[in-house]
Amino acid sequence: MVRKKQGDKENAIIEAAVKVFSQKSYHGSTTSEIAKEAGVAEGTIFRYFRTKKDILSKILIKVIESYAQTVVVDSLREFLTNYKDSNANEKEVIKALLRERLKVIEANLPLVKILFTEIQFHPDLRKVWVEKVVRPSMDVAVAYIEKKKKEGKIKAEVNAEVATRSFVGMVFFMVLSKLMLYEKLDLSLSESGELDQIVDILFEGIAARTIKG
Amino acid sequence: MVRKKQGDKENAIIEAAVKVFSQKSYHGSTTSEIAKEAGVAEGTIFRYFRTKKDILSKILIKVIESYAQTVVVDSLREFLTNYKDSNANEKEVIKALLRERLKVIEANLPLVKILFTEIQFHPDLRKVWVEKVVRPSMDVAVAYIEKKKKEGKIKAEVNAEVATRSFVGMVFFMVLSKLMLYEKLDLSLSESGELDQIVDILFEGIAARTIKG
Amino acid sequence: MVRKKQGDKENAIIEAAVKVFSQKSYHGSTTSEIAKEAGVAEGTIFRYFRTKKDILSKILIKVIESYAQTVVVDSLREFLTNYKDSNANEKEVIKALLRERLKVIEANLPLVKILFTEIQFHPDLRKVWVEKVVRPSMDVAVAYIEKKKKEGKIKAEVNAEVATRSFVGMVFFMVLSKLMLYEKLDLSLSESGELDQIVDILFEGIAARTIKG
Amino acid sequence: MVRKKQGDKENAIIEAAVKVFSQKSYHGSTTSEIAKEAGVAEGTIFRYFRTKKDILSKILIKVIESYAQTVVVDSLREFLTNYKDSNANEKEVIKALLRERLKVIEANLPLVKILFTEIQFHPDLRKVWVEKVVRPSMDVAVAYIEKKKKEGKIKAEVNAEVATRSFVGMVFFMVLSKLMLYEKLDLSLSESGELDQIVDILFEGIAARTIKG
DNA sequence: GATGAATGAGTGTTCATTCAT
DNA sequence: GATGAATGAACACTCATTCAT
Repeated sequence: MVRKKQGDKENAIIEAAVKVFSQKSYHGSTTSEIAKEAGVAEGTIFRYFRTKKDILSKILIKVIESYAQTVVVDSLREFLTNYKDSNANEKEVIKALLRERLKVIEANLPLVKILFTEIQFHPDLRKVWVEKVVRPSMDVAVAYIEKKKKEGKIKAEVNAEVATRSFVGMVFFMVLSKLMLYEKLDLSLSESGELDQIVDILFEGIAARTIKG
Repeated sequence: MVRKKQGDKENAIIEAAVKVFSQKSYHGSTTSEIAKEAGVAEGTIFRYFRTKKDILSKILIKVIESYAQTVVVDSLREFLTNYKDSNANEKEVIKALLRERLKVIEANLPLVKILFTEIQFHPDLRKVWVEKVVRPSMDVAVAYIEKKKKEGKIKAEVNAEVATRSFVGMVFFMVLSKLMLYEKLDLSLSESGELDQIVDILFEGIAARTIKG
Repeated sequence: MVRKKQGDKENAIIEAAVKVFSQKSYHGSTTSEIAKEAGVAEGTIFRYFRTKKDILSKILIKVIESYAQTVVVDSLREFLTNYKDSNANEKEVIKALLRERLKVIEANLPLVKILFTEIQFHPDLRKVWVEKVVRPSMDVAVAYIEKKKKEGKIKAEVNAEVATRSFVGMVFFMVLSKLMLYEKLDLSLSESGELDQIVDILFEGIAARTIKG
Repeated sequence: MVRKKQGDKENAIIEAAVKVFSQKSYHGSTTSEIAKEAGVAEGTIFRYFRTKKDILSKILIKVIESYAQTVVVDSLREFLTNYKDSNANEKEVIKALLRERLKVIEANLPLVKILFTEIQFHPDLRKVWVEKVVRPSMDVAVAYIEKKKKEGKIKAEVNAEVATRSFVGMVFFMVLSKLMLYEKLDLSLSESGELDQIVDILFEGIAARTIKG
């Protein structure tokens, strides 16, 4: 029922839809709920979006494009930049990268929830996500790891794809756990020590260094 | 459309619902679709389940109880049993455990998908899941890790909860990736080398052992 | 609001739709009006008809098929049969034919109204009408007239198609006038003297026979 | 989408509405379609017409008044005028009259279509049509025929009303057939030989003059 | 017990009409 | 005057649920 300042109806609807979709899922939400939440009449929604599905698509395309930009293009640059600070080692680079990335995720938690839920049920949107974000990200990550393997910083026997997916899984699940267990993300992930611990595990594992090596 | 043998209607409905829910989400599915898939009349559904929601609840309660049994109770026993084969080291125990666990997951992929999707939107079911599975599992895992820390097999500085969640995250995401990227899980996860690699990363990390140690 | 005996819901809906469509036109009618008129719930309509348009199509296809049978096939037979009563002259045959045809039209006036109104706006239905009724009827009529021309009963200079259309137009317009002017067709067309007069005009015209011949 | 010259908005809207109504029927048309067709904003329509129905009313009232003038008043004068060319016989007068009338109809085919369609569903408009056009026209026609009967030019037994309606029906149906069968009226009716044939049938009928008379 | 026809509240969507600019 | 964004009642259609058979 929040009155938005004029001209921004489309945004108000998008924001309302993000909120409602993330709470009730796409199919569990009603255009009338979205309208109420956006503070507009139900008919107004259809001046901005042809169908309900169109709202979802526009939301997800937006996220995907924003991710495609920040994750793929920008993180590449970041890698290279940090590289120049050559005394920062790989772990520190990854930690910094992760911290920054989690800030974005934290700021858009409902969007992330919608993304991971709805992508399962809308193959058209999943396709875009995979092509624009998953594959390019994986390429960047794999290239990075391969380079580090050549530099002797990462074990030669590590499979770059598996390592990448493991890392993303750790992070993703951390976010998911907090999201589902604590309902609200009171403890800021990006500032939690957990983040550092995850990267430590990724790099050094949990096993004690026995004298066996 | 599958005709079930007499008396098994409830099961036929459950199986049909699992299939349909996993493909279209709970709210995206229709009781008429479920009936058709189960080979029963729509009305029949409501002789076995008071409401549509009740089908979902019964499905998830079943999964949860099965998991509560196998994961929490049985895996504890397994830990202790393997323990006796004392020449099997920790990594091997975990790998065996994981392999066995993934077999179960693979056999119930649609159920897992429903679980992780719907639990977000049904707080009542989420509560049961967390209390019956998540917390007890975490307790077992943490206890195991703490013991191993005392035995000097796992680094003292490792946080048991974080390590557990990291591991679950790696595995969960592996499953998820295959599920979403390749649509069908042709490559058996439980037999893939990826599984071993994940456990290796968990225990030893990806970083090359420099002479720093 | 008329309660129909069980099993006949589809017919009740068709009848209700015929009534409502004929009073308000297809686009001016509401499925809820039709439901009310048929004495069923609105949802029931859609158990029998996929869409609102489907009701119209089924109605018109029914009329068209019934006309195709009675007008085209049966009237041909009637022509030939009456022919055998060879002392009945052409005018009497046509009058009898027309009288019988008008009875059918009178019994289905709302249907006729729907037919002539909606066929203008639904090209798919118009196509069926023209192909199944208009063209075959015209063929029969033209063949009849041509034969009569050869027999010296009809003027050689008469164009068969024009004559047919003129006759149909006279009759059609008579029906239309009564329909629109008197709202209800209290005076039975099929029994009115007007019918005979029309056929007289068709055959002998209105001009007085001057001695010019 | 046609931009109209300033000041002519009302006419632009009327013309657009005539086009759209004739293609989709009154209830099947949208004010937004009319606005687009007229090249004005949707709101503008409602500066010139209180309601959508008001557009239809104004269109039909216009037609009706124009017909009332041309058909009733002017054709009467024409009859009398032609009368003076006393060597033109009745058939020639009617043919000339019809030719001229059909030119008007051809130039306003969409209007005619709207008139005959919508008049069925709008009793208020039908009333005006009948009172201003149908009845007065009928009166003129009947008076003419009665006079011709007295002059011995038309058979005494002809019913003037029936004859008039028959004639109008022939013409009306000729127009309708072309309209519906050939979609576009490529062949000009007013110049087609069909017109003469119709008048010939009206006056002399189709029956061959046997020696029986 | 099993059925599936029937229901009607509820859904996404349309559209004539209003009104601030 | 003209606009077109905004409205919300009304629409065609869906679906979980009931119940007579």
